[in-house]
Amino acid sequence: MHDWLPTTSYALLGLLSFDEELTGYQLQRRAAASLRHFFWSPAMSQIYAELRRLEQLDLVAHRTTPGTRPRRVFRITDAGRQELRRWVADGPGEPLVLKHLTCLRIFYGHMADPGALRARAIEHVRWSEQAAADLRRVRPGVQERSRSDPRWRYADHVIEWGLDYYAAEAASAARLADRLAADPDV
Amino acid sequence: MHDWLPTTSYALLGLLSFDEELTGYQLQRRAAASLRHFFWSPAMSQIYAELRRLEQLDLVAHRTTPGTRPRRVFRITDAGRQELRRWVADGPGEPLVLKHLTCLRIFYGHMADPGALRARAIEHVRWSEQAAADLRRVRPGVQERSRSDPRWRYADHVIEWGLDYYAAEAASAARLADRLAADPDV
DNA sequence: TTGCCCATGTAACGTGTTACATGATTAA
DNA sequence: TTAATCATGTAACACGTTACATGGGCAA
Repeated sequence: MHDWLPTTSYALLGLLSFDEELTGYQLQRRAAASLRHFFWSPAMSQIYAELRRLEQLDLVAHRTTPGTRPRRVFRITDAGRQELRRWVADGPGEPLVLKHLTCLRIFYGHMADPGALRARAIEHVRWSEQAAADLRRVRPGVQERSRSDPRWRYADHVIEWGLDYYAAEAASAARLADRLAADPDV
Repeated sequence: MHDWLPTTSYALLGLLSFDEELTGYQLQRRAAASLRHFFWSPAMSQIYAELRRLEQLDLVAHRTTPGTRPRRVFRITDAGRQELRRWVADGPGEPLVLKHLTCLRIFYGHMADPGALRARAIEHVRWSEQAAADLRRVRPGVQERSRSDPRWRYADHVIEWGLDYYAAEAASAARLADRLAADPDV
């Protein structure tokens, strides 16, 4: 059995797995609108590099649209669908990888002014609330889409997860800020 | 004003900010024992590369221990402490970056068998519970240390945050698994 | 006609992992 | 004495971002 591709490849394959033809630019916007909230927001240059790789492996294909302004639109191939299915079911990787800068700063809190530290925690609360607000904003569009295409129901489940997640994140950051304020030793 | 270093540099500086002298190997183990839970678990090779960089900038210094088996032990310099303080208070970066592979797989759930998908979610619940269990295991050591050195109290606050966090993660993954099971369309 | 969005890239750089290599000390 | 752990690295590769470059279409 052949090896796994980088996760980034599967993220892109997945965006194409709804059987739309998309340009590199559109793929970047889709990723920035949806995947960003829980996984990834790639640079344009990486998208194009990935598409080249995927095309070389025959997992995607492209055609050039007719008209005065030709664009390269990409679609997933049967081999691409098969590889994506294989990855969703059996692919490798840690379930979750976290880079929590706020926690890192607080971990080294003895190197900071207590007030500034608490401000960082409160900033984190607001940041989490903003992330939840973003999700609430995009949700109606996903729900609308999922009525005509049941494949999009999974996206809605993930959005609901995200609302849970960012609410919990805001709450635990708020508790942390309170503990910092209450701790007489810090 | 000069520019910021990569976050990795500050993570290492921070490990040295408790004024112990540590070898590269010990730094790696410290990171793997503590920072791993919320931020980072670097390869040995990266530790040594970072230490070279930090030493060149005079943010850390090393001496070679006497004895039959010389080891290079690193300590933070005054300039290093100052730079770390600057970063904790004013450094840049997203408060939190997430790579949630489980969500990515579920987002593309139309490419999978529903049972396999739900199994992934349940696996995620167990993974989160394990992460919380790891934190509970290391906590007594941190609390012990923080009794003699109040700087370690921040670490304990972060552990308490982590227990919150992984409990919430397990709960929201469990709710997601339930929603997947209850959804007649998927 | 000016400026913004669409669309497509290249080049350089920085970060980070994996594989490889070496050898000393210590515990079973 | 054998294996695990301690300790230190190098080299090659993979991943990802930033900066740069280009030009068409469209709306104010």
